[in-house]
Amino acid sequence: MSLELTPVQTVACCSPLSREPLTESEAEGIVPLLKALGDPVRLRLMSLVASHEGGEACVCDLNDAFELSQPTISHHLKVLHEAGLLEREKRGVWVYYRARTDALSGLAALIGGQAQ
Amino acid sequence: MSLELTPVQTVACCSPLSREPLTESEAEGIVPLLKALGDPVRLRLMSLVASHEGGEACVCDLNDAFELSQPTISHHLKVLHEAGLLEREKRGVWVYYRARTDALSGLAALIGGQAQ
DNA sequence: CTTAAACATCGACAAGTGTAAATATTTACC
DNA sequence: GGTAAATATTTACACTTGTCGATGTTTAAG
Repeated sequence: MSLELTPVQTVACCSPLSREPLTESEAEGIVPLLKALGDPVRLRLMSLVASHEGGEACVCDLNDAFELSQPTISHHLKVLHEAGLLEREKRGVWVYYRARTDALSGLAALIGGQAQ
Repeated sequence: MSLELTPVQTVACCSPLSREPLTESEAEGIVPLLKALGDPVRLRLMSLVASHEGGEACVCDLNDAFELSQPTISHHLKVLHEAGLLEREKRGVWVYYRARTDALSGLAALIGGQAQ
């Protein structure tokens, strides 16, 4: 995940996406984030964790929010974690996931600059 | 007239994604955009069009930027168009695509608010 | 009217993905 | 140690998706 912006780029007219064509390697660094969020269950999981009090949520809470099997939720959480969008912390028997808001805002800054 | 704060304003701190859990229907409205951008070729196509002078690009230019067949590029442009990320205009034999920067910034605002 | 060029659509196939059942692993508690 | 609970992993399978070749459609030029 190379979402680094130099000061020069930061003050330019718009988002990196609209400023100049992304290279192949740049695109391949960003795509995993978009793919991870491009599933309704994972997008809702991300939102559930990010909006949860304390900024974190236990897997046990997340399982109950969907009519899906526990392994399926576990799989989606793994995808989000490996994309760098969720942090994972084990406390006792429970596992807590925390949203990487820096990754979210970085991704937003990359795609969302207004034109000119 | 006094300025009252609605409950929404009171809790408003960040992006919709991080403010409260997305509903299933909300997620299914956003996912097509993320899926459309979640492919390296389409992300680069989007960037190519958005960063092109005049804000638009001819398909003929886009074809030359990839070592992919013309039908494949046409397919990807259709996906981006149907997601609402690209406008399509035919002029003579040529077809020009234009980036929907409003859609991009809207998506960015949805996912990218910083915490607190 | 014929031809060529630009772009889209169709059909097919390999690769990727979401899902669940079964099983494994880790931790707490008796 | 034994047992139960919380999560993860494995395996398998149906479904989706990216790609290309072949073909269709539209427009301009001769």
